[in-house]
Amino acid sequence: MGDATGSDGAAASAPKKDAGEKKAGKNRYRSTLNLPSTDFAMKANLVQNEPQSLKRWDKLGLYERLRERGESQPRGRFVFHDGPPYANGSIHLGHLLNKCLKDFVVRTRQMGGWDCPYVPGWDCHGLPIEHKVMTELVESGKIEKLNGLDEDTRRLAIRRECEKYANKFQKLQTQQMRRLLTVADYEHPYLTMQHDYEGAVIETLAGMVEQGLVFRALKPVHWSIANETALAEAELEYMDREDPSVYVDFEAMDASAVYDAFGLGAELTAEDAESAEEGSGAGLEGANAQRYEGGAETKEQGSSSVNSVPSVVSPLGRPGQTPTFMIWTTTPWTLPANMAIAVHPRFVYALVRMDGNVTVVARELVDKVAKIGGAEGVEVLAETTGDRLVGLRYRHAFVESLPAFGEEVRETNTDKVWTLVSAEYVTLEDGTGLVHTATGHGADDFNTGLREGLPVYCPVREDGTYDETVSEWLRGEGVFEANPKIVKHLRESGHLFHHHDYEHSYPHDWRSKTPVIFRATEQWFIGVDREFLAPSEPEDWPPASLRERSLNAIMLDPNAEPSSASQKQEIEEYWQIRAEIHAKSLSNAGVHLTPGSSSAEIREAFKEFNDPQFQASFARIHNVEFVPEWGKNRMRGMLENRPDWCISRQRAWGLPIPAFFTEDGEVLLTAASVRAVARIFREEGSDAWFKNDAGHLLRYYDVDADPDVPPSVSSCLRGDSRGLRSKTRSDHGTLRKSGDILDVWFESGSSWNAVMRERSKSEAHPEGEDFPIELYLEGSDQHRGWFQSSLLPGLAVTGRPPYEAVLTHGFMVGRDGQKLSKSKGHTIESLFENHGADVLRWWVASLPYEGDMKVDEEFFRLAGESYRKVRNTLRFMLGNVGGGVHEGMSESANEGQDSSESVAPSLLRSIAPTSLESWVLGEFDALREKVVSAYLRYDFRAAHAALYDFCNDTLSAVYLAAIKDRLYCDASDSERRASAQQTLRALTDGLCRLLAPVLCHTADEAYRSLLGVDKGDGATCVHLLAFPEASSVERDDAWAKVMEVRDEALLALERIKESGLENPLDAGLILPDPDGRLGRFNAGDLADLCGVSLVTLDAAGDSVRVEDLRERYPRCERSWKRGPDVRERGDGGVLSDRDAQAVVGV
RNA sequence: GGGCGUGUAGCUCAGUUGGUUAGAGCGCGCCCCUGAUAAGGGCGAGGUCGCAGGUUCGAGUCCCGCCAUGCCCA
Repeated sequence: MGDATGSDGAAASAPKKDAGEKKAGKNRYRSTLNLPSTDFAMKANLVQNEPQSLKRWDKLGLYERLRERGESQPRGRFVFHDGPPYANGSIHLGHLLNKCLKDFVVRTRQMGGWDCPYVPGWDCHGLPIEHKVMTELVESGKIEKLNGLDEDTRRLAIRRECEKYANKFQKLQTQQMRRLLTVADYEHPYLTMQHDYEGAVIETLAGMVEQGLVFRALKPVHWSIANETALAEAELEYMDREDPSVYVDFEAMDASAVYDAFGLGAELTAEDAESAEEGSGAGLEGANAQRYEGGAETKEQGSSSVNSVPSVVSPLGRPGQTPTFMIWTTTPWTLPANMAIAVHPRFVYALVRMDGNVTVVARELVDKVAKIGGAEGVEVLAETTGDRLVGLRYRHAFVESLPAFGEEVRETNTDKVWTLVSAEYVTLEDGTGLVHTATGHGADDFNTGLREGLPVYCPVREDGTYDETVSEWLRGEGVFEANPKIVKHLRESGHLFHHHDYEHSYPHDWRSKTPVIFRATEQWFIGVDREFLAPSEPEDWPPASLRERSLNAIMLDPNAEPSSASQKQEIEEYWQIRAEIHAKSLSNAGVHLTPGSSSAEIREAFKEFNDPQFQASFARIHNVEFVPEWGKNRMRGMLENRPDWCISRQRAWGLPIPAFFTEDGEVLLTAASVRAVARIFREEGSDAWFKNDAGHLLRYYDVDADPDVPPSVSSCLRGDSRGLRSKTRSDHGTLRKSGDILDVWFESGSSWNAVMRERSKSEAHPEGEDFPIELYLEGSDQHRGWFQSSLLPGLAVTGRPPYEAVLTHGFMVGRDGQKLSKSKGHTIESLFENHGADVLRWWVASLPYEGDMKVDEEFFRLAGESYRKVRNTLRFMLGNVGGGVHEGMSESANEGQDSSESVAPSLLRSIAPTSLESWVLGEFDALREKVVSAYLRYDFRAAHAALYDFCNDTLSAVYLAAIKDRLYCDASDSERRASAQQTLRALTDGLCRLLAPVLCHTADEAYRSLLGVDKGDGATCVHLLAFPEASSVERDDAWAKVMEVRDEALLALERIKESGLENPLDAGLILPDPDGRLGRFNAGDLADLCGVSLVTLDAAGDSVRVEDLRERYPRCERSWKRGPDVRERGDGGVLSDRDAQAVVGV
């Protein structure tokens, strides 16, 4: 190598000479040293080696071994429950994160002294799979054949394909998760399509039916007229389509109420009115009114803020004509079902004169509407905000009187029909700012209707034709055919302001390619506001709704000790609220609270308060813990606002809702009937629903013993009025089966019952040992998903939440902090190939998972580098611990099964408080405490950082550097060396255990290397061990001072480099020791710690001094240290006393 | 548009109840070692704490608004 380049000065020749010296020394004594040696390779080769570890653990039956040991775990059971991923496709980065975090939880609990079983699950039913299967059936042409079959057979055929599909991907994902080195009961996973699981879900439903929470009501869904079926979002295809765009005037019922709302003065005289009408379009001289020429670009209005105070008030007084409200729609066929008009409460609306009519339009849109309609004379008469319009009544354009609505399950308010209502989703982009609201034909409309108590009205039948409730001229007409008729009718009756054809993107049925409509259909719901008494609750308690219960359940226990300021405030508020609510009862009981009473006083007052209402409100608090804490607020917001839960879907791949209908349309769905079907599902699976008639499905149902059966259904079931033959199949067989299946969220939301209660039931624990569950851990999207879908059934059936704590993680985002694009996602396989599972796990452990996490290929590479540092530290220690297992290891540690004997106690007792060993073991104790506590509070990132820093700083930079000399140069049997080795062994053992939950391959590999087990030994495994115990070795209190002085020394050595003293081994240090504390330490230890040859202490010194030893002492050819005892020996070598003796010993 | 989050060195992140000169790792620069060597060690340079207001003796930290971005909803 070009070392001649630039080495032409006198300065360059000196180091050259030095290098020559070293070379000679190296050749002479190298073989007499104890240099590191280990079979633990520097190169991890994870891609090849991890699968071998996996095989070894499989052979060992690691999961089963852990379970066998479960009974004896000192801290009992930790109940953790896996949320089921969807059995579709390959796992991706989101799964990677989720599964690693779960594995960390399971493994840290396991090693922390708990028994932590982990049953992985898969969500198998549902539309994504069915949709995929249907697409394949369409592409292969097989669908034609299926369409010729009867519905049950058709569905069975589809279900068979879906099941195959789900099985395939469940298996694929299992392999990938195993490759991630996660430990789980993969031999016995739970699948939501397993028979027992299905039965348990239906039993959960039965529990909710029993509480009266399940009901049927109308709700609009996407509806394919061609196939007469409901469609899911995924089955829609958006295509362009031309529809009539109509602007329709609805006449106000009470003109003066409208003018009041616009703040207009008293009514005009007849004369005024006349002249006003004459002048329409021309405007009035001198009037302060804004004038618009039809279609002219008058933009002043349009550019002003929506929220500004209405500024234009017409001095005209009131026009003598009835104003109208103008709406816009592209689905005129929904007009017969118009129930209300929605306005935005904060938008400004204008009362305008437009082509002679007086109408209401959003101020921002006056221009646009006038232009579209080609209105010639436009004049704003007055303005007001939307909230002032709310409640105004109008006349329907062609419906004379309200139709007779069917019996609504929900409370409705027909007074609000044909009034203006408030809605936040109204926009100013299109239309008029007044939105035609048909509760039976739109999602927004439906929600508005729910809030306002409007009836859900849908006059459209399954085949897309109007039913008998509409105006005569529309009856039986198809909705799309009705469009022109309605337009014509509106025009003729003078309600049409404008009509043109309009091309827009419109949803179509993906199969028939025909346009879909929104149509209200009967769906099953779980009512979140229906009050009930949970099974275990005393009868004098007040009933409560799921909404109230769920909010209570996640609420903080007001008697708990607050751990943060926000908690303290929450508790404070709780007591204040209770004081208000119960003030009267308390006062009756002789307790008087003043408004200024502190929460402590209130709490005291409540102590002996026996009001059942109060007791209930307490008992329903379950203090579910959220990690991070804000998850609770998030969930609370959602629970406060969530609508009733629609649990029915019109699909094939799912669990049938076990409802039956009589010929008269009466429904049978009682707790007993549902349980009867559940029993069938347990025995035969849910396919039984499609293979059998009601007679078979209700085989276990005894109508006579069912108190809840509706009388009409009961008589139908009994077959005749004589009440005989009540249990015969043929009579049940006349019932029609429901065609709906359950929302898959209800299935996964029942897993606490179907898996955890079910699988942990025993004689000793009839209710299931694993319920309630201690922890759910999922992405933060599950606040709306699984956390809620589990919470509601849990509360309904058991009266308590299924979990005690909820831990959430965020999502992967790209480097730029933006959503990760699916296309460029790294495949899991490529990540395994390029990095190995341990590196991926190491990376996951480093993530701040509470929020969004940035991902980039480079980050995996960086994680790999950081992993390598840890690996090298382990390797160095393994290289220096000496001849494997037999040297000084206790027998118990040798067996690799004992948790507490990792550091030989005899050794520890002999360690002096001033020794390097005492320092490093003390540091290890601190690390152990830090890491274990971080693990147990799920702060894997803190554990990761602590472990990394310990390897690099405490070990690599300080301790290992300091003991190199004694390890290499001391005589093999020196006590000093043995002590260091024992310590190394303890540290390596401890480090392996602490690393094991994250680096499960590497930690095991290192541990096995430490014990020197051979490849054939499959039983030695770090994962069967516990975290290390503290060494609790005694440590001199001056160690902090020593490390402080060391820092100073390193700085001083750095500074001295400029003067040519570049190698610290050529230097000696004079350390200040005013209080004599350093004097307690061995000078050689201090020198090793600072990396120099000699240390002397100076009681009078006040700073570190460096001395150049190069002239004073020769350099030992073996240890390369300089010192007074270095001299030429008998063999001609220049050696220190220690080295001379060591050489003799060899 | 709403609810809940996030925004601190080039990068990834710590920053306890508001209190010295805002920390760490990576990367970068310079240097040492060549007996952990496709390793190891030392020193150093990097920040208007997203932007703009406010409260306070004092704000990365508390309040308000805005911008960017994520999840969920509309």
